Amino acid sequence: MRIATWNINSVRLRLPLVMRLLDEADPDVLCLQETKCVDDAFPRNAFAERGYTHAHIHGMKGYNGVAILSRRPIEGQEVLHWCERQDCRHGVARVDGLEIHNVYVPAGGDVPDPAVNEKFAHKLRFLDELAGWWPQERSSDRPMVLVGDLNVAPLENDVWSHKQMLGVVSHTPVEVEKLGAVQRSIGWIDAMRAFVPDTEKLYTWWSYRAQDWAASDRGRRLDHVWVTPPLQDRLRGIRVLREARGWEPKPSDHVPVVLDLAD
DNA sequence: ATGGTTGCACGGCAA
Repeated sequence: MRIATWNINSVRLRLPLVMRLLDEADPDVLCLQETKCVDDAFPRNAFAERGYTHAHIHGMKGYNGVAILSRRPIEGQEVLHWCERQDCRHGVARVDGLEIHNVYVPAGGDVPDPAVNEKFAHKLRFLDELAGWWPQERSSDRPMVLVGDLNVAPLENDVWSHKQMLGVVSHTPVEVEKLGAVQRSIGWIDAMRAFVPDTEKLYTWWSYRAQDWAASDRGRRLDHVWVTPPLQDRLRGIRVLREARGWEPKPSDHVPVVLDLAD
């Protein structure tokens, strides 16, 4: 079973690039974040024509939005809400007995102080609620995959400069600690770091603001793939499609991550 | 130190 995740930053604008990913990576399941469109406007047919006839789509106008497209049947689906909002950040689909969570954590704005920046306060609260929910509602015995844009780069080599990023939203100690609490809550395994050692730089996002993203290479690992312990022995590989950051026209600022699990 | 870009939707916000 192959599962891909990608923050697509408008699924309609970038539909040709998504089709290219389907061609090149050939996933069984594709999880998208930041689809930025209401469900009626989602380009379902383009996916169905390629065999992705099963879909769990949960979007809103202009912002956020998550979608799970699958060529294997979706056996059950669910939408989760956090922070008393309905802002389309968490979809769940069960495929082949696996529970797949597709998550888009709030970015958190620019100022890493919850007292003056409501967006950062929202991000921290969102992570707190996730950390509390897992052990209450799910057992670590359940085979689950969590993918998505978690908007936190937790490890030193998940950013281009640990020292220079310590005060920058996405790598501040308070966020890293709260993401760690989510991960520890039911023992999620970081599948990307199971294949790439912590000593090696690993990024999934490069800002649009760099003159030359590849030359400066000031990336961050904001996108993640986690699995629960029952899936550990089924991990077969992870691929980060760095080259997709250069796909023309109009690349996303995030790149896809592809997980292979033994069936 | 600051400003740099993009998307949605058509002004200004979010990232």
